[in-house]
Amino acid sequence: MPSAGPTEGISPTHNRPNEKRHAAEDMVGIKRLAQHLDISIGTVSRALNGRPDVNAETRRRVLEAALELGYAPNQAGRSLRKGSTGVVGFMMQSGSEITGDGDTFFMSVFDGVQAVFARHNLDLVVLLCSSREDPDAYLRRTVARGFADALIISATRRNDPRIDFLAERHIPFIALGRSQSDAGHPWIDLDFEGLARIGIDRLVAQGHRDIAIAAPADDANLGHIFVETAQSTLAGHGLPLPPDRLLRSPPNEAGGYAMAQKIVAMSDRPTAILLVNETTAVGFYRGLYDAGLAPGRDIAIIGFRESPQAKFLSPPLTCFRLDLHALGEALAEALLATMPAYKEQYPLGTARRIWPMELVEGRSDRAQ
Amino acid sequence: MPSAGPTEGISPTHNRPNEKRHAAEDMVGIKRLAQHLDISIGTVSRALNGRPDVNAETRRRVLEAALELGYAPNQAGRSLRKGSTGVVGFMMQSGSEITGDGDTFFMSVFDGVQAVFARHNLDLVVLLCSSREDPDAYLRRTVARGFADALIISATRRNDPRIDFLAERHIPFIALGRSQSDAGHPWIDLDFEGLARIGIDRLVAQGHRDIAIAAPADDANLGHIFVETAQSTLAGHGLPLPPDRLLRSPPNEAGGYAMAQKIVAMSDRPTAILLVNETTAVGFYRGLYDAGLAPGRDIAIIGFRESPQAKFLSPPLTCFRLDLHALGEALAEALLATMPAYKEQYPLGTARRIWPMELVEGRSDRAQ
DNA sequence: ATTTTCTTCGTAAACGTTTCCGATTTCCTG
DNA sequence: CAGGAAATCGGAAACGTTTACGAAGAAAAT
Repeated sequence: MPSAGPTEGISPTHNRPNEKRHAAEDMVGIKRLAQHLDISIGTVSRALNGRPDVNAETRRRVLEAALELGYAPNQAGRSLRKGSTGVVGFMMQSGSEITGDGDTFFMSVFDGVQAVFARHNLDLVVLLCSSREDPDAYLRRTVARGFADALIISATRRNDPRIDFLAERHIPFIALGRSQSDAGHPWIDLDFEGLARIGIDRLVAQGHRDIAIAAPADDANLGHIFVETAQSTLAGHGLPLPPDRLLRSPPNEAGGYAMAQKIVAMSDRPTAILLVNETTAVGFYRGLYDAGLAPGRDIAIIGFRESPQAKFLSPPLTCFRLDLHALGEALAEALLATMPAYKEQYPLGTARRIWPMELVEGRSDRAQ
Repeated sequence: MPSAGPTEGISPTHNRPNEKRHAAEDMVGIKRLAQHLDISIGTVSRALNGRPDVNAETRRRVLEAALELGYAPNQAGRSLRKGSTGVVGFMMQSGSEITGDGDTFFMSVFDGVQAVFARHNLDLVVLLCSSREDPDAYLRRTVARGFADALIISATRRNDPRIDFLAERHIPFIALGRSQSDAGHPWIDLDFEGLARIGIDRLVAQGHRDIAIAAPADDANLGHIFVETAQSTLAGHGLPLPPDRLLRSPPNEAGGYAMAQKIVAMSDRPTAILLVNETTAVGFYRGLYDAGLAPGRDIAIIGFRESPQAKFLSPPLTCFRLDLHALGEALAEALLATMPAYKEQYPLGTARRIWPMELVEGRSDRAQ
């Protein structure tokens, strides 16, 4: 849109005698490597790519020289010719994350993904859509440019146009998070049903009859799943879920604080609460303390997820543990299974998995 | 709502059943766009790139058709020809971050960077070096492939080979964090001198005479700077820094907890502590509470940085605030100033900036 | 000894884009 | 109206890589 700088008028630096094309004139390409070895570039390429029709001794020399000269194939040339980039993009939005504590969450997932990709010379890059750009437009732009061979999308919304777009274009992709949009695509999602069921069951088993639940305020899909399961689980115990027991909050500390304030102000407080938003527990604790109430004693709390700070809350938070590294690995493998070049190695079919969680006992869900 | 579906009314009789080519056979390239408009591809390219020598009406038609067909220039072809990619990489390590709470820290910085890049059609991608790969090797590989035009490197070590490598190769880059390695390169770093000076001065002004400091345990450069400044500031007040008052910890909650335990066990405890590692405060608080001590009352605490949870600690943490969005913008602008294509627009010279922090008063550094 | 097969390598054509260089037309100037 | 400048466009050559194809020689088979 910023149609080219008009500084083109008179450029005094137009005739530089030793202007060597690009800034990186000393980049060593396959050409240099070939003439250094005095063989053709075709042979060099075949040697590097492990083609069978190249002499063993020649291959050895090529590999050695490549290492010595620090040669690595140019990304643009290679992917232009091959039609694939060897890059997989993980798309994230700047502001909203799947949970509040994006840091350790995504870092662990990334690490798992990379562990698998490393075996196939695939590279993972993170594509982050800025807060000023529409996620759908960002995705279309990225895809049209042919930047990556495949995509992992996160923060899936209940109705997510990205899914239809990618499926329509036959771009290999996998979603971290379910969606109403169903294109027969692979996805992996956290077990929010399990969370709701186990959490409610546990609180009921401890004698609670007035249980509140706290779900995200936005359009994320997990909210609906969580709420519905919690509701039906409560119903299974013959318990209702009155409207004022269903709280909504943004997935951060401030949201938790606000919720605590709301509960504190109630004339008849619930005796327990199940939080699905991450890091809300931190604010929730604080909100209780500020009102002179104590988590665990005055109101039982089960939170999500076992974050680094969970065990440093007072009392330690009872919450759910996820193996995020393994989740990343599963994500990568399921994605590879949809990519033509790797299908045979990962004959898995399209994955639709619910990723399990494990309850970690703290002391926030029972009186001390 | 993918704008304008694939209503290919134009060339319906293109039935090539077994024309395979690439997976994305229906990608619309400049060629298709050109023959759809019945003009040459050269003209289409010039029109899209804002070249002056193209008729206004022609340009309008081209832009319209490009939008309609969802055309976006192929990344590989474009960067192969231009010798530049339009992509800037932000390199991060999987495990170690500049601070413990990488999430909100980097997300804010990214958003600032992107705000500037968006004005120049530059894209930011995050390159994360997995925990299994050597950062220096990863960088070399990435550079050799010509993946990005410029780089932002973070988590700079005290002695960082990446800096010499990039400078030697004339790759435009900027470092987030100082280093002993000086290649006359641009960098921006947080004001750890200011943090040490203001923190110590404040604690001394409140009457403390026995002040401990807590620095990171790793090779990060900030540790040295922080420790030296703290030491000299203390000396300026005529106060020593005995070896047992200099604590080291990993930058996370557990590290803070361990430090608290160590301090609690001391026969003569310091009366105040200045923490430079992020999120250590959370664990530190907990460590004190577990020993029956209260932050602020029994030991004064000044922490770093004003993270989302800082104000939800009890008592709220006195700490330092950073404008990370602006830091990202500064980072981007300083980087652009080193890139040949943007030099004239950002005539800044090579930046070496210390990014200021502002003290936020909590109640953790004085008795209630 | 002749043919066949196998091994190894060089040649050249793509991939999609930008941009230099002319060619053609239009417009202005004298 | 001649002539030149300006406007507008098409043609074609790159960019670095992979790979189909074929050539040349060596080895094997007849």
